[in-house]
Amino acid sequence: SWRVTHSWRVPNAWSVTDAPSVVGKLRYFATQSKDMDTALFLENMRRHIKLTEEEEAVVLSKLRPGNLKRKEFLLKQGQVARDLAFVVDGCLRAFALDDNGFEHILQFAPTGWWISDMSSVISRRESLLNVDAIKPSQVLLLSREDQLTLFDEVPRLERYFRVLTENGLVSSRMRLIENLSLTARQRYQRFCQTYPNLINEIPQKYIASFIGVTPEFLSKIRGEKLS
Amino acid sequence: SWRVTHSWRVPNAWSVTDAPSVVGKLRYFATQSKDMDTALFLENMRRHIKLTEEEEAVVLSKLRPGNLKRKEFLLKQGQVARDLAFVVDGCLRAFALDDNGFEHILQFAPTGWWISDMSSVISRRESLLNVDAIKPSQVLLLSREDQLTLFDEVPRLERYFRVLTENGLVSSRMRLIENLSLTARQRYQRFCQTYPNLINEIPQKYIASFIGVTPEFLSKIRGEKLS
DNA sequence: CAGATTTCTTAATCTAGTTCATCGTCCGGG
DNA sequence: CCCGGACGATGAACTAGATTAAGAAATCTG
Repeated sequence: SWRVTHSWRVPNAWSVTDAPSVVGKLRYFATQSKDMDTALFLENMRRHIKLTEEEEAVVLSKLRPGNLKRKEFLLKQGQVARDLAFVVDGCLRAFALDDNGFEHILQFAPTGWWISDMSSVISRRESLLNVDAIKPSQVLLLSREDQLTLFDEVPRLERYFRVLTENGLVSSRMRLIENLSLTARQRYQRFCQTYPNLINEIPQKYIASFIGVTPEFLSKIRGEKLS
Repeated sequence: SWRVTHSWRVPNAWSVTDAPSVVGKLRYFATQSKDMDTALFLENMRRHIKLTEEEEAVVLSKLRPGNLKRKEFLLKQGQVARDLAFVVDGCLRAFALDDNGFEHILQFAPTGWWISDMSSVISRRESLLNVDAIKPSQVLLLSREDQLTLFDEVPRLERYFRVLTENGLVSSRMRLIENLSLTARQRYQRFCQTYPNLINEIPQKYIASFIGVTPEFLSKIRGEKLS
């Protein structure tokens, strides 16, 4: 059974380990790695808005790098989410736990995606979602506070996040429609089309949780397809 | 049965009737009515952002009033949605049709709410959603084109719509969680809590469609509660 | 007001998906 | 290298909710 052993309210907040401050050669690698991180982020942002170099520097100055081990949490329900996370490498997931302790995955965030509990970030209320790493991951964190400051300092940035939020809204709606109108089989097919990379990358039970069926039933579906 | 008689691709675009241009006393009422409309809208906008009078005037200049009869469509699937609609009076709904011709309601928009198919508006692709009036309604329309123009002319306005989009995202997520993790009974309870006004205002079958069950089953659920 | 149409209720039957239990397999850590 | 714990497959019993059908209320229309 994939029922989760409970006791979920965990008092201390962010489990993101601070970037290690080491010296010499390791330091060099760390720096290089951070440059690569921000390069991926900049490329992503430039696809939506054009900023001056100074403005980009201001934005970058607010991003804090972080590393996550497999199954390490970025956010646990009951906390107030303060940060948005841009995934530089790896894959995270956001999921809710229901009254019976079952997980329901709302979003996967592979490389190049933002993830967080927007609901909690915006309302500053306790999050209903958990976010953890499916595989070892690197992220760039931006606190809501810094984000709002940036909106004043670099007004065009507001557009970037508006677009991201709009896209999030679109895909969230899309999933709702599909959950209401498609059968489990169809939802699985759709998942295979939409995230062809993820299928062999992540455990099957996560996919089951995402499309809203039990792992047993997904296994049965997959069995049918082969015959 | 509430299966919908099909033939859904309808070529001509917006079924919003233009504001009638009449004279004399009727004209007076129409004008007064429009003032009241924009008053409600301004109140709503002022809750989020402060604009100068000039800026507010610019925004208002882009809003086109419209009237909808019961069951009249604001948007049919297959069209590209161009307008956002602010509901001044009445109640609209957004729904998708699945392959079997069943309706799935994604959103109700009573007085004071915005409604549209954001997905279509943003991507400029054919809408998957239909939007129609549950009861005779008055709306204020804002085209995406005008909206984007306004974002340049009145930059603070971007924040207003960002917040609205964020809120939409939050409630869309909320619904997804609830659809994945709650039973039909619990979803109905939740609906009663969330939209107490709507319960007696709109036909029951729409509520069934919103919470994702058949009208027959909702009827059964309601029967249980009384005993 | 009568007739037509849409909406709501009730009940019998059916099914997609769950639950529970068992077994083989695949890893990752000591 | 082995061992313990997760992961996936399979099957039998079960249930929430769908489907179908038919009648009762309510609502629209002239």
